[in-house]
This record gives sequence, C-alpha cells and structure tokens, in this order.
Amino acid sequence: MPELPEVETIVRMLMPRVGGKRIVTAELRLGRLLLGMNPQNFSAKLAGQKILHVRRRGKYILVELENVTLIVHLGMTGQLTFSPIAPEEDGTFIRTVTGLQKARGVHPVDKHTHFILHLEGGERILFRDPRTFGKLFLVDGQEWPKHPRIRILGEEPLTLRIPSFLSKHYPIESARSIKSLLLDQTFLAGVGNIYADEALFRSEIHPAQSVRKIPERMRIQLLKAVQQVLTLGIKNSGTTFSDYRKPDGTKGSNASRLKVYGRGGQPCLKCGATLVKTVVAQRGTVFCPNCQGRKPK
DNA sequence: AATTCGCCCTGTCGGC
DNA sequence: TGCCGACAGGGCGAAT
Repeated sequence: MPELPEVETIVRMLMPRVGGKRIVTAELRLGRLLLGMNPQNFSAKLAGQKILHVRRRGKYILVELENVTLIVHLGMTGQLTFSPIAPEEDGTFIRTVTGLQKARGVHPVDKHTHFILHLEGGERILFRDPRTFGKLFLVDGQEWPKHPRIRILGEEPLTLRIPSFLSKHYPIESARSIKSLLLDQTFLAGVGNIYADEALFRSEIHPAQSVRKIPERMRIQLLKAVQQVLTLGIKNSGTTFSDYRKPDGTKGSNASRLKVYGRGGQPCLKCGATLVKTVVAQRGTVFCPNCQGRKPK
C-alpha cells in the first residue's frame, strides 16, 4: 500500500518528467473516485493547465497547476505511471530503442485505468487502481492546505523536530495503542501499516502497548525509528508487495529490507524467535514477542 | 470526547 | 476444476 516513501518516490520521479508540461485533456473513466465535483467540471478545469509542481503531503500527491491543484490519494492499490506514447503501445509490448520489449510492470490502459492525463507531446499519466480505494479532487489556486482532507493532517515525520513535537503533540495520557497512534494521520502524516510495524520493531515497542505507558526515552527512539524506516524506504524507492509501482512501472526494492511486515511465522532477524501475526488497531500486525516486550524498560 | 466499528472494493489464495 | 469464503487495508462516517 502506498505510504510516505512510495508517494515520495512517485513525486520525485514525476516532477522532472512532467513538470512544465501542459495538460491537453483529462479523461476520468470512473467518476466515483472524484470527490466534491462533477466529472465535467473536473475535466474542464484541468484542460489546458500547465503543471507547475508535483509535491507530497502525507500520502497525498499534489499536482500544482496554473489555476488549480489536482490532489491524488492512491488508497490501497493506486498506481500513477507514465504511459508509453500512444502509437508505440500495443497492449503487451512497448517499442524501445532496441525494438519491441515486453512491458514489464507497465500496464496498458485496461479496466483498472480510471483516470488519464493527456499531456502535450503525446505523453500520458495513467492512474490505475484495481481496488478503487483511491481518491481524486481539485482545489482552487494554491489553496490546497485548506482542503479538509489536507488541513487535518499532522506533522510531516521527516521534518519534525522530535523534542518539541513530543512535548507539544504526544497524547501523553492516552490509553490507545501506540500502533493506532502511528497510523493516525492527524498525528503523523504518511505512516501506514508497513512502516508502523517496522518502526515499532526497530524501537522494540510492542504494537499494543498503551501510548501513556511509553517513557520519554522510548518515545524518542520510536520517532527516530519512524524517520529511519521512512528514509530507508525512500532510498529503496518504496516497498512493492503487490500493486505498488514506480511511475516507470518498475517495482520498489524495499520489501527485501523489511524486518517484520509480511514475515509472520518466520524467525526474528534479531533474536530468532518466531514472529507473531496478530491484529492491532484493526490492522494486520507482525511483531517479535521477544524483542518487543509489553513492559517498557 | 475519544475510540472502535463497518463499509467501500476486487484480486488472490486456501480449502473442499 | 471450480466455487466460496477469508483476507488484504486507508480513511471516513456511524456507533458506542
């Protein structure tokens, strides 16, 4: 599922490729992905607009245009990819300088391709999302920080200053689980299930541990661990488990670096104990019962 | 007021 | 082989 590192990777690859280019037409093929306006108005507002910047806020992709900002959330299975230029595409194969090659990971327009930005020069940006949990919406001008979905977001984990963040934002009295707090986008924006489990493992905190029972020293360790796992994820251009792809259609390489996510029943890489798969905060959760003891030290 | 629950959705997988 | 239920889960609105 696309979390901060995956979205950051997409934004970093998208910007140099499409920045400065103009949208010719916007083709919305599945209207229910669009929030807050009808598809006709949506396409009309996008047509003719030049792409000024592509940014990230939490797990949202912000495409800043001349008069509006297009906001994309990839949900569970969303992909944002460059498409081969139309005449060179024949579905399964793409034409390259060396001839026809199988289009590995690059999907042609198919039944899961719900939104297409046609750019000047024939290039396209394809939004593909099999489970359709993704969302599209538009905000006037540069007003995107005021949109309700964006306004409620908490701090960016990679730029926060840990001591002041902890003193100002940590809900020190709360009895909720630490994992549910990490997943709470109004606390930290961009952490999802994969990186929450990884950060908890790295800081040796049980995912069900109550927020109020974690001493300050451990809270600092946890936030540092969050930053470390996110940074590593970006360095490896994201975690591909099933659907996530970079804009060029290739997979991120971070999955092989994960210590716990997806490894339930396998040995802990620190101590050899069998990793436990359970449910915490309504999410599948993997942790080491030995390394991540419930009692804070 | 804080937290949890149910729902949206479809591809994949295990069991029979 | 094929059917069917379980599962994956981000985020929102309803329920507790």
